[in-house]
Amino acid sequence: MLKLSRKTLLALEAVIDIAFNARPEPVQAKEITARQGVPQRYLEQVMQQLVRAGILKGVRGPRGGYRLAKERRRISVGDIVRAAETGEEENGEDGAPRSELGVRIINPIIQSLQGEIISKLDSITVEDLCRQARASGVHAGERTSADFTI
Amino acid sequence: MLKLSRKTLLALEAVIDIAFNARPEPVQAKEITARQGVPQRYLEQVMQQLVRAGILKGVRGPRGGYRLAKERRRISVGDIVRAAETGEEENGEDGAPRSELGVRIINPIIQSLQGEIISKLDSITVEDLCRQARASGVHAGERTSADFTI
DNA sequence: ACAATATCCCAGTGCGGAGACGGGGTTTTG
DNA sequence: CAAAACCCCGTCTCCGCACTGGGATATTGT
Repeated sequence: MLKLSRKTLLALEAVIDIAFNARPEPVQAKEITARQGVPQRYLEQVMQQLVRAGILKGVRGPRGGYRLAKERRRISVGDIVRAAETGEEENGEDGAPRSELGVRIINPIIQSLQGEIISKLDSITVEDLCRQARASGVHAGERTSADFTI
Repeated sequence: MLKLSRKTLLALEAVIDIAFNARPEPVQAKEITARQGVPQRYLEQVMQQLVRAGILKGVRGPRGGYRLAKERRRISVGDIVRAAETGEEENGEDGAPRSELGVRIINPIIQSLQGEIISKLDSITVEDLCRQARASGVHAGERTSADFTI
């Protein structure tokens, strides 16, 4: 029904992760793959799409990683979803060959519903999500504690 | 984003078609495939799902076909979508393996959004769509006119 | 009774895309 | 200069969706 691909979910988690575990140094891909159970190589591709979309900024070299390309409040969930889903094209032929009923009745309804969804996603910013995460007591930087267990 | 499979679109068109072109005799599958450009054999499967879901009623034998199993106002778009999408399983593992952020923040948002969509789809009945079609001047029974062309 | 017509049922096939893998290239730090 | 990270691109493998096929069952008309 509301189908968000795994890639999109990953993108969302990654961006929020970076925003939430904000430090002076950038966040590395392997930290994220550690927190989620994802192949590093696959996550990198997703990160690339986010970089090209102007959501993340990649920092190369040792001690490199990713950081947000703009303020938390200026990144919406819709932005991330769109970024993750570009490159997953549509042929232009959307779905059915279409009878008159399809074109005149069904299409408009789906279109308007889709519009509602998008504007809803656009109204949620990463800042909102961070505040929410902090409020519901998600503990940040589970990595820092792991650093000192021998 | 809002992904409705071709099968679901077909189901919607078929049900509205039957409701809109209502006559004493049931509507046959081949009439529907004529109005839309779909293989008959494929449409039959979709019709079966709708029959099993209690939305359509199949009438066998010559002069048979399909009719609505209940009143137009008691069938919602949500019913049809659900009927068309059952049998298109989910493994139980929904999408990502999930970090804490995924489970506590992202999942709830998607869930509530999904709920909104469903309740929106449930609030639209086939009767609404028929009224709308008549209002926007979709000409009914394009078959009846074809009946008399030689 | 029998043939024709249409729905029912239970599969099998093929293509395309998402997820995942791997080989390298480029930039930065020490 | 070597190590560590990001960057880039081609390829492979499953799996779901759209589609097809062979019959079984019910109903109508003659």
